Amino acid sequence: MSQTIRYPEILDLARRDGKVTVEQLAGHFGVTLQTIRRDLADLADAGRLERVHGGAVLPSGTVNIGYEERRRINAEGKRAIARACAERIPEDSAIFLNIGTSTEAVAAELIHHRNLLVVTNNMNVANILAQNRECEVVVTGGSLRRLDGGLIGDMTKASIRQFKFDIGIIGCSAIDPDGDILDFDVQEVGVSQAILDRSRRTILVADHGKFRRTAPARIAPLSQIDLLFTDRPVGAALERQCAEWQTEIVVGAAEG
Amino acid sequence: MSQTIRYPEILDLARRDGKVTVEQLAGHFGVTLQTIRRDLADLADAGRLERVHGGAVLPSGTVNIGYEERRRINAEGKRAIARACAERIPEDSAIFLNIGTSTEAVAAELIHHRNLLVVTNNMNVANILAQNRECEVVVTGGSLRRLDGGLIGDMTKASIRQFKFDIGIIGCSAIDPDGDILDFDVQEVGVSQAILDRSRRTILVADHGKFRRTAPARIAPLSQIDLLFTDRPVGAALERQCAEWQTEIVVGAAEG
DNA sequence: GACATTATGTTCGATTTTGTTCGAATTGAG
DNA sequence: CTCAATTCGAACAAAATCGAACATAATGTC
Repeated sequence: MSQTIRYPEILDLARRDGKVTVEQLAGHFGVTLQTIRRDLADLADAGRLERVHGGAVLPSGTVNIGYEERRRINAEGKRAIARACAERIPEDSAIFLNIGTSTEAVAAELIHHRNLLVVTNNMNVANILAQNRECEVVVTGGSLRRLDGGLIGDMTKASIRQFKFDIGIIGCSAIDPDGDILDFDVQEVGVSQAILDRSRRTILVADHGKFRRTAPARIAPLSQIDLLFTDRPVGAALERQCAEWQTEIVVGAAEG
Repeated sequence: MSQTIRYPEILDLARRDGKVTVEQLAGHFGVTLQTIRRDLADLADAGRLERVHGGAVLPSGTVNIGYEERRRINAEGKRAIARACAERIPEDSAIFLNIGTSTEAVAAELIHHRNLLVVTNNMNVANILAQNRECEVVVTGGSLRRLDGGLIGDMTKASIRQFKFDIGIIGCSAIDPDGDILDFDVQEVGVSQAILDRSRRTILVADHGKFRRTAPARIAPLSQIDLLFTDRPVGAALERQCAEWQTEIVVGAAEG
């Protein structure tokens, strides 16, 4: 992409009005429609604007398409996991739910639990459990990550350290064959570790896709987990190791 | 689904009023009813709106009935106040927005401000400003109040004390004729006081209804406020006092 | 000044969006 | 329940917009 004197002004106009049209810009700068189209194409390529028919708008920010997509992936398996997990969560307990589509699924299954204290750093979880009147919801502080409504950073960790949970439920980005729990985001790793550290009982929710993926940051070994919920058998090797570590594996059954 | 320049504005209108009608939108954009129906169908497919006969509403789960009602009361006045207030907030500043429909209206008007750091204890404010990519959003910790998405309690106060804001913007439940700022909720009073304490410049947003009501808990005297935004003149007596306290009063004009 | 490079204008067929019409579905009143 | 009034969505035609290709002008380099 080359630079044009018009780019900054186009962005200014877009920010002012939320949108720009090809025609408006052509008139404004006294150039052809085609020239403006080229500008907008460049700006869209650079991710600064979002191209629409007739013009361009500010990038949609809020809901991340990728996230919605991710939520749809293996939604069935995630529900099965969440249902199994919710069954093991007694009423009258204090739990933590962190970021992730799987933990959100767990929240949805806790809608009818009574007298829970749920602490979360996930705005979506908070919104879901706001519907459960018999459940106190506490939100940790932190920087909002638009991507997925997660709250992260040092403030989050500090908030978590003020509690001691009966159960800490975390998700992850990937699980290594040797039993290491992995994540894409280093900041999130710190949060997950703080949760594990402050929980009497630890639960990991991870659908089978997580076992095929990999990620750069390490949260903890599976040996630190008391209960692993997933939707397909994890293979003999890992099962043996988990038995040794006293990590119970629960395979959720689809729709029951 | 293809993109249309109308989508963001439709969503804005929906968030502002809680609902949109096909006819209203067709008039607003100067297009056919059928075109709007296609837009709404797309937005509903994407899960951004929920289609109903005659229009569309915000997806269930995001709304709170009683609260939505309250938000509609004097929506015009609140918007006028918010617009005036947003104009006085410079870009590149660190601000706090607390609970209340008026502060939410301010958040909505800050959508196009750049390079803000906004700290809030209001989940709705966080959701609104998540749309502004050029704005960092930090959420304080605290207990979730279902009623209005507010985060309250000692955790909230502790979070706030970690900051120093350029501007602290608070709302209230009522304002006494003698200039005391009042609230219904004692816990919230503590939060508001913490905000005032940590702000270089303090703003109170309150529509005229607040001057006719009363409430049991006292946040602070108006003398601690630098700028009061409202939508109707407050009367000669209070004006004299405010002048003495160096509290500037700004009366927002409806629709400019 | 000659040449390469980049930005802009012009034309035109392809694509997308919008308007129009009409039968089916939904809603509210009696 | 029935009926009338809306509202809905499918289908097709009309209009607007798009992007590719090539010509032309501006700019920078040697």
